[in-house]
Amino acid sequence: MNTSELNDTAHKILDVAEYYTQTRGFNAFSYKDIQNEVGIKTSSIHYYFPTKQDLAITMATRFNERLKVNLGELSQKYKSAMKRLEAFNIMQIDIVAQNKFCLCGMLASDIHGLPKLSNGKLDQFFDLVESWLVEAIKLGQDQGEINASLNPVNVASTYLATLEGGMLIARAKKNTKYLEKILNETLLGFASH
Amino acid sequence: MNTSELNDTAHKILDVAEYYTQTRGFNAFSYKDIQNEVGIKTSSIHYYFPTKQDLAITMATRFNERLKVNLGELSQKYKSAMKRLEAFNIMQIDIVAQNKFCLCGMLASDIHGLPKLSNGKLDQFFDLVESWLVEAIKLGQDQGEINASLNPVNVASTYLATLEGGMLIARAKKNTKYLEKILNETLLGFASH
DNA sequence: GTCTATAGGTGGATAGAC
DNA sequence: GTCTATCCACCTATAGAC
Repeated sequence: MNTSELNDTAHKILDVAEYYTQTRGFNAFSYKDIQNEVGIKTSSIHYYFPTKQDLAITMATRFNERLKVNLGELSQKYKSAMKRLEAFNIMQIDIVAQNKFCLCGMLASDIHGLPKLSNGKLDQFFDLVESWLVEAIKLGQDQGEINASLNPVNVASTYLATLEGGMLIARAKKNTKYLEKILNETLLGFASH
Repeated sequence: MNTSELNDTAHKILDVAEYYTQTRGFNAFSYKDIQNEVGIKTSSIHYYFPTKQDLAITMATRFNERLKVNLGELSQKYKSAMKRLEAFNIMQIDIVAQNKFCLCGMLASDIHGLPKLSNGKLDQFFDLVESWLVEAIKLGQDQGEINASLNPVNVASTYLATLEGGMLIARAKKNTKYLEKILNETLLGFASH
């Protein structure tokens, strides 16, 4: 599946759904909320997305597509591994600064009501970020910026967990600095000494 | 507020609410679900908890009370900091093994719909765990088990974030080992060398 | 594709008898 | 304290006209 074939209206619907999912949660907004934002009747939304689960799947698909592009751009832009990871951190901190949580993290917490989503899109998201982190860490080790004794895969999965948990707690505490501090501390721990 | 004065029925209601919150999410169960499990009509549940937010607050209060006791017992039982933290890890892994997520982590993800809960119970939970971790880490440093150069407060907050995120991802992946690996790796990183 | 209209269900919550 | 009965708002989803 590829979301590039969807038309403007479908994308507008997805934009609103994505925003509400990240700020409130997938079960905390309705087709009526989308109707109010997009200016289209709920019945027309069903034309594009027959069920709300279909909406969730397409939303996650588009999110992963865009993430892949964004991470690729970060890799292109920053040739220093540490600078690259710093930019990644800033990207995540910015999400919390907007009172949002990770889209897939939010969907993961609602996973019970989204059986069709469980095996696939969420794993894809986590794997995507993890492998990007692995690549950055390996690069940093080659460059001598990152401690060569660290296991890149282990570090990456732990880092991802720290990120998700840090976002969750920072959002609960309404304190962006909490995440900022944790992520910076973690990065510092990677440095070779 | 203290939940020790609540009667059996109130506790049964809280038991079911707690179970559903950890497995499904707070907005993914209804008073009718409780009715079916406890064998009491929904109107009677309202007698104990006038609104669902009241239920959330009491549930979080009781959870924090019990957590305080449980963590205190761990401290009593394990005089080695590393053994203590290992026991803590096992406790958390067991939660995910039951297809559950951290109660307060779940409530945190639903925080938008729980304004009365936001300032108070969740912070209390995170602070409780964090300060318990700080104490354990300091003990480990005194005992020489844990790297003395680590900042206990920084390490504790990062550890908490890793725990929450690890639980979230492990649950999404339906893979308890994911959390187990991350937590063990993190503990190893604490060791003095 | 978008609309009106509505079905069919479920949600939290309340009134009042016992 | 627990019940029956009920309200009303909201939800997802569908039928069918345009």
